[in-house]
Amino acid sequence: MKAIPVETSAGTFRATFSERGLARLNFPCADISAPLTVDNSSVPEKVLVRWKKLTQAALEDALHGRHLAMLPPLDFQNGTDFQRDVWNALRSIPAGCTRSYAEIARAIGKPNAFRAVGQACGANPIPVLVPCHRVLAAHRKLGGFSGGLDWKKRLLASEGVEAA
DNA sequence: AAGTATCCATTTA
DNA sequence: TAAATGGATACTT
Repeated sequence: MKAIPVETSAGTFRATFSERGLARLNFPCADISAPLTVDNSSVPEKVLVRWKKLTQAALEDALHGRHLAMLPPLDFQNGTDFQRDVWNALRSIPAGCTRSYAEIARAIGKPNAFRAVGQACGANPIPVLVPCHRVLAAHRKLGGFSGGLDWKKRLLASEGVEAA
């Protein structure tokens, strides 16, 4: 299976599609290609192209700080149940808004699971589209980012969010 | 500002 | 199946 390059104004992302949708997305400079074992051989090329197109559009929207109107199907099959909940909660964060790990934890019904939430965010295979960058620590502290704090700051800035 | 406590999920034995 | 480790934390001093 092969990662599909997705051209955006911020660079070329690389998307990995499974038969169910977008399974992995990494940043242009992300050297670590996910050794994700997925099979997209059953997916018609037309569909793959469509998904790529949707991914590209979504990325552009995200890079412009806009709400993601249309997303390609996201394949969270790799993640655990809990991670799925977390990522789903992350998706509900409005653009230009930031949320704390504790808030996310509360949102999934486990107020004290904020650390686990952080872990789940770190394990998020689809940055940007799943707004893990909008999640900050308490008191608007920066925290970290899998793709590098550089990207997190950039993404937040594009949404008009000023982080310390 | 720094240190400590706490808690869940994940990973490893 | 159980125990140990880690973490993009939170809270207290």
